[in-house]
Amino acid sequence: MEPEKVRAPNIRDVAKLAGVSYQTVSRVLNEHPSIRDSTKQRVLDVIREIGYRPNQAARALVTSRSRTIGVLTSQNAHYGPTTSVTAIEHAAREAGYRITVTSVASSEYPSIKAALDHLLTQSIEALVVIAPQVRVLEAIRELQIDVPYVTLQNADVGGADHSMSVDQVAGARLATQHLIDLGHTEIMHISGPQDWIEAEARMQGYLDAINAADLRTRAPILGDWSAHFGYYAGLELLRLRDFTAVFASNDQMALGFMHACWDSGLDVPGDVSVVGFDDIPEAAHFFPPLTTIRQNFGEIGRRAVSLLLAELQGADVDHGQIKPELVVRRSTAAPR
Amino acid sequence: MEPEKVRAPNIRDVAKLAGVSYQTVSRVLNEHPSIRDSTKQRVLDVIREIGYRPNQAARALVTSRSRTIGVLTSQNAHYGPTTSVTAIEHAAREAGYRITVTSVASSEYPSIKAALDHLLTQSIEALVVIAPQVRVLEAIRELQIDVPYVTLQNADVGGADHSMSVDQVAGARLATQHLIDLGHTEIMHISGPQDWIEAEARMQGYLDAINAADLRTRAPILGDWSAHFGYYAGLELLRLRDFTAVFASNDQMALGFMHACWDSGLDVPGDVSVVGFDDIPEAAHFFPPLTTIRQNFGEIGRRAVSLLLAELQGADVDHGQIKPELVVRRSTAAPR
DNA sequence: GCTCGGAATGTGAACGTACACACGAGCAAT
DNA sequence: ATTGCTCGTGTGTACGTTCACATTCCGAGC
Repeated sequence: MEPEKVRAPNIRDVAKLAGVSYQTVSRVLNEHPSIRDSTKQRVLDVIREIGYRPNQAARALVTSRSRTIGVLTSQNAHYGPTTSVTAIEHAAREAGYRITVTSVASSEYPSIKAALDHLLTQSIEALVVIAPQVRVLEAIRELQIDVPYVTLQNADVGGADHSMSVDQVAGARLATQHLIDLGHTEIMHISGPQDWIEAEARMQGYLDAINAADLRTRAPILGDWSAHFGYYAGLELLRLRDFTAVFASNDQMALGFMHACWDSGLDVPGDVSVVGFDDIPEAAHFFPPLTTIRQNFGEIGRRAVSLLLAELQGADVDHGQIKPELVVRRSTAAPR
Repeated sequence: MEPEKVRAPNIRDVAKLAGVSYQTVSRVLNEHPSIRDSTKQRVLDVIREIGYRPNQAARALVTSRSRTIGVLTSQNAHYGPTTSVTAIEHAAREAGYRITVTSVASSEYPSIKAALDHLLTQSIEALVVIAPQVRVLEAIRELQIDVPYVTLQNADVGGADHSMSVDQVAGARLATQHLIDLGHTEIMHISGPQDWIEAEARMQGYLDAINAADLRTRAPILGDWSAHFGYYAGLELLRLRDFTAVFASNDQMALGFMHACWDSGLDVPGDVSVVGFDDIPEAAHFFPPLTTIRQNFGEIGRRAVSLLLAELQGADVDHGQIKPELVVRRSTAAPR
């Protein structure tokens, strides 16, 4: 015979057992200064003994503070976003917040709006947007989000700055310039999907560097971030082989492209130089180890949270950008 | 002059504007059957007009149902867990649930307990444990989790089955048997960290297959899942080179190991055969494309959720295992 | 016309907490 | 002794919703 649906202990149960009023218990929980040490101890003992846990719903209801940060992310398990989410969670928890993650099912507008709506009904106090599609920003503008938010892409939403990001344009410029410095003049770019903010920024950086060096501009290939795409695009591109270097918009596509090179009997970096973007942990062990652009995803996440928390306390804080870093490995060399 | 801290509209505001009682509004929200269509429409119009959103905290308080599923995951951004989380989120949302994710900072007991505690104070209705450390299960047992939960590792917690997983032992057996079938007799195993359930299971599968074939058992190398480890372990192992095949406990370590092979002037699979585990999307583009064990992380996540939801409705459901699958690519061949 | 009964709607709790305020005790200054 | 202040604690109420129950409406059947 098990006990019939025992109600979870509440603040009054604790109070009764400790021989104080419920308000005193509340004060203990909220670390009110003026409470006698002996009383506090007694209450804490009872709490531990009966396994009392404060009811967050009740708390949220009365304070109208959910202590929750919403995170909007994309469906796919990309290394960068994932790393950022983990960092966000960690930073948030340190500050006594929790996070609730929702991913957008597709880059279609209704799906984005639904996801955003889902977050907003949870009365989140702040929002981190990692889902890097252009349309997400439109949705944000339209839904008139009234909580502080930060996007992890540097994109103009119009008006105030709401981004906290690694400077993608600078990173792409760095990558391209590296190839130019090596002496390459025919440089291809394999880009990410057109509706991704990062893809566009990296493409922009590529074009900037190409133009600055007065080289021939070539139409970027629009990919989908996957190694598969890099591979098949590579097979196609290598039939012409009217270039000596490739800047891929992420490491996975670079990997796929290099795969296409071996399959075509080409040597990297002997015949073709390849640069990636992100510096995923595996990139150092690709064949050959990949020259790429490192960005600190964890740092971005942490900074985003501290920025939001500051904003929640009314402070005015600098949004800003983190500089990316070129990591030269073995996939790039001077052209033959 | 902005409006002073406008209170969000509540159910009574809607009621007043629609000319009905608040209870009627509540009924509309909860899709109560007996409500006149015209009334319902009127209420819905008002809701849309003033942008009313039900307050989840109040709802949770009175129903004592949070409609939240907790997810406990590990710190690192591994492909498998991440994919599962995304799938869980999706499945949960479909069912009107949200998820709240917490990651364990380390595999130390206090950190695990803290994370679990953090989830429990959020009055989650169910729990999915992805954090695959052995200690997590101890913590679960000890904290007497009183909500339905599922671990995404097949581990005996004792008592009822709470797992929903890909059969890791079978997968490892498959991988090892593949090497044995090719004619290898000296097979090394690079394992994951000792305190990870999956690492142990895969090691067990390896040992099973080795023993069944009556081959020499070799002490597995204990790694940390990273490509870096695979690389340095590889450099070390290859100095002796008293083996012809390696089964790595995940694809990343396999990659690192292969890197060590090139650096040592060895050919894969000519000199050494390599098998990985997981089939991450990049594995098909490693050099050479990696033979590995595929497991469907998304499916696992989805099934875990439907299992929990069924349990929440009092149904008794089969936990169970999914069979992994051997994917033969180019990194394995008969020994010379 | 009256009763009956289901459909449609309304009223009074209750959920568990935090905030505003009130109150008594103790102590210092007057 | 009185006042005034601080410290520690208790009392009432509100947060926004749902549940149980109460009430009204309206048409069918006698």
